Amino acid sequence: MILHLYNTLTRDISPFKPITPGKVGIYLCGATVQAPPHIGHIRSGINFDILRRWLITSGYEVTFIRNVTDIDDKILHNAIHEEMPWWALAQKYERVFTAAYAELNLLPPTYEPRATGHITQMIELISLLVERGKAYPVANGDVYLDVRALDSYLTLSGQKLDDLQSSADGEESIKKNPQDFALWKSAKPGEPSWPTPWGDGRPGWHIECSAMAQAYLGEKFDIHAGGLDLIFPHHENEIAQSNGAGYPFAQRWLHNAWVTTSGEKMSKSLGNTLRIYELLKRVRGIELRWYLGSAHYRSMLEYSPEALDESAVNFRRVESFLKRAANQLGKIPSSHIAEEFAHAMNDDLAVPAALAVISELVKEGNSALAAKDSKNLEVKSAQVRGALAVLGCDPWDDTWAKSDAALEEVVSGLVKSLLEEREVARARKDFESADRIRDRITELGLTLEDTPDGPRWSR
RNA sequence: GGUGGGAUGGCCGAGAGGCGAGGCUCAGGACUGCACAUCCUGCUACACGGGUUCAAAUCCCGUUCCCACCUCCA
Repeated sequence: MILHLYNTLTRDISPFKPITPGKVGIYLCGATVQAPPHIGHIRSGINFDILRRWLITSGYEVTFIRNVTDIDDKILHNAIHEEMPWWALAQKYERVFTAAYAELNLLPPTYEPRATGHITQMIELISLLVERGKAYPVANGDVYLDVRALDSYLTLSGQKLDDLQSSADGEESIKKNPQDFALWKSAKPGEPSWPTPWGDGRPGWHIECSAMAQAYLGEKFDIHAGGLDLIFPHHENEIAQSNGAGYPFAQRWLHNAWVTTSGEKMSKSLGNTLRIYELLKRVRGIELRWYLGSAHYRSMLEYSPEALDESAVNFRRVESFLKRAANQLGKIPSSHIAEEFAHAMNDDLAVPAALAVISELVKEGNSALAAKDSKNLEVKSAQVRGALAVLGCDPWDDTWAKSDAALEEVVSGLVKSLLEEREVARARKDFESADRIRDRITELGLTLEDTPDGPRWSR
């Protein structure tokens, strides 16, 4: 089975065929850097990081663009609130996002363009739209896209132009149609601006993605991804801008669903944001990533602390299997992709089904471990590790492994001497002393188990 | 009003006409000095009412409830 993916445009699952064989271009709408990330932002990043890793594992050469929108209304607003220049605020939060992405082992994008670095491309695109009669400047210096001049509009969200609730924005008088949206906004006092043929101003919300996608992926590319809420208006308007300029634009659209709490979407206005760094106090990064990646990307993920804890327990079972396998094999297992796992991933990235495959492999692997069947153990552990790598949760990945290797060695030595003492006690059937030593070790947060090969400890 | 997505066992969470996904919890068993870990067994669910079918969680009709989008949004 070859990779099948959903397409919001056609609302069905179909075989994925890249424009250029062996190569894939993906544009993911990244952050508007106006505030720290919450787990919803990161879930989106993780979902499409898994897509990217799976494509790479499948042999594709992937160009992955994730933009940074570093100029927009909210950034200007928050900059006043936080009493700093808008560009300082944008950079501050861009760094927080970058750190969070790195902490959760997202591969860095091939290129990560900023909106403010592509004003030239935006102006070129807007000029072309005006030339082609798809956009019009107005007296105050704004430039609007004329949605009724397009060959088609709202193909992605499946709505009808006349059914849209038109916003009461008071500016309607200067627009041809209430649904026309701003490509360019004229300069206001105290706000940043760039010179254009229509006067000084700054970009509208959607134009940056049309301009940057084209700059890095060309006029036609394979996949455009982002959150569900971007379907309308953001992606709809990107299509409008790029098609209006005569470019085919994205061939396939993928949208990830929400992280919700108590059945509701995480949103700033509701004030129930869950910040990454709060959750990292509760579980390790690799466990948070496992959790956020565990639901199907098009399904809502209902957040609760209990669900997060349960998921972490589930991950530790897999992880501890791999660690014990490495111990018995005397080396870290290599990575290999199991056929059933590939089948699940090829079915529109069916991660939940893939997790079921991992569970089975772990079960079989554990049995091989008990039976000292090294050959089988090697196969199963390689397949488990290969699966985890695709999910970005390989325990030996540098992101997670770097932490405290040096300290680990010291602790290991100390625990070892304690265990030797305990073995002496056990040998003379002094279980009271043996249990006392075990309790001490357990109290320190380590897990201890006696195996036929002697005691083993782990964190 | 328009558009889209949901409701699955104690809990989480897949599936989309027949063959009990998987995990967590709990109970029992094997192993163990005990415990942990591991393995085995058990806990037969699909919002409600009709219909189609040899067969429905899955298809059709209707109903209830929930959520999202309709120019701030991952």
